[in-house]
Amino acid sequence: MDNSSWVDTSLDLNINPPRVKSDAPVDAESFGVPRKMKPTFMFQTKPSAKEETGAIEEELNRVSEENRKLTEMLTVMCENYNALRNQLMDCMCKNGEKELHGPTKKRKSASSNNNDNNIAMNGNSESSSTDEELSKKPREEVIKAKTSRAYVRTEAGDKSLIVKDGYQWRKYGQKVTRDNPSPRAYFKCSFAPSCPVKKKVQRSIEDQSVLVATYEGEHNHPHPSMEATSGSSHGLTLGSVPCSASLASSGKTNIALDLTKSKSSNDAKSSKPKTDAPEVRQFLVEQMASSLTKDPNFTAALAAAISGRMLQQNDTKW
DNA sequence: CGACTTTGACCAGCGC
DNA sequence: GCGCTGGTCAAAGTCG
Ligand SMILES: [Zn+2]
Repeated sequence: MDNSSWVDTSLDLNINPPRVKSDAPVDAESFGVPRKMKPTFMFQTKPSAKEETGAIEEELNRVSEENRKLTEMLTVMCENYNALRNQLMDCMCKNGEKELHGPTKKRKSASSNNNDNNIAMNGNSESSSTDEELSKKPREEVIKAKTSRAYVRTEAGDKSLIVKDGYQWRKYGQKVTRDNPSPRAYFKCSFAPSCPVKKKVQRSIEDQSVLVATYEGEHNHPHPSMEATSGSSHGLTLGSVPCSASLASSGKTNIALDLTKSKSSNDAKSSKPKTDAPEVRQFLVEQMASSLTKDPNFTAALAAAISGRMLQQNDTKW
C-alpha cells in the first residue's frame, strides 16, 4: 500500500481578508464589541450609520461564507478521513489474517515495529490503529486488541510523560526499559475496568522531545468531557473524528493545526517521526489563523464550537 | 476523603 | 533452574 497518499489539507479558499487592520489580536473585550468603535469617523464625513451597518453586514456575509466553506471542507475532510481509516483497517485486517503468528508472545516486538503507520501532529496526535497480536495471558480473551501508536511532540524540557489526548488516564506503573534510557510509563483508562484501554508512554530514543504513546484497545465510551457545548456550534460539528487543534489563548488566540506525516516506509528506525513540517502549510495555517483572529464573531463562534474538544487539551498548558 | 501518583515487589515469558 | 526483562499489582504518599 502506498502510505504517501495522505490527504492534502492545503486550504485554497480564496478568501482574502479585506482591509486587514492590524489591530491587536482578539482580547477578551473585543468579543462583543464591533471593532470600529473608534470616535475618529464620527468627525469626518459623518459616515451615516447606514454605511457602517452596510459594511458590517457585508463583512458578516463574508464571514458567514467563510464559515460555511470551512464547515464544508471540514465535513469533507472528516468523511475522507473515515473512508481512509476504514480502508486501512480493512487492509490491516487482511494482512493480520494472512500472517497470523502462531506462537504465544513475542517480546522483542517493540523494537521491530512492522507495518504500522503513524500520524504525528504537533501538540496532539492520534494514529490509525493497527492490528497486532496481543495475547497477554492464555486465559484472557483476545477479542479485539488494537494497538496504535502516536508520536506526540512535547517540549524537551519537561520530563513528565503526560500525553493529553482527551481521555483520562491513571498511571499504574513505570519501568526503565533496556533499550531506552528514559523510563516508560504505563497508563490505564480511568474508566477501567469497564474500559480496558491501556497505553504506554515513552520518550523516543532519537528525539527526547517526542513522546511515543502506544495505545492498546479501544475506548468504549465517549470523551469524558463531551458536554452540551458541542451542540451549540454554528454548523460546525466535528463528530467523533479525532481532529486536532491546539488553541493557546495567552494574550492572543492562535489556532495551530499542524498535520505532519511521520514516516512512510516500513524501515522504522531510519527517519525521525517529526521531520517534515512544510513551511507552506504552516504559512497557510498562520494566514488562516490571522484571518480568523480578526473576526471576533467568528472567533467566538469557533470557540463555542470547538470548546468541547479544547476542554481536554488546553486545561494544562497547551 | 476520594482519586491519583509513586515505587518497590511480584509475576510471567524467554534465552541460556 | 536461573537470570534478565517487560508488565502489573498494591501499599504508601500526595493532592485538591
Ligand atoms: Zn476509556
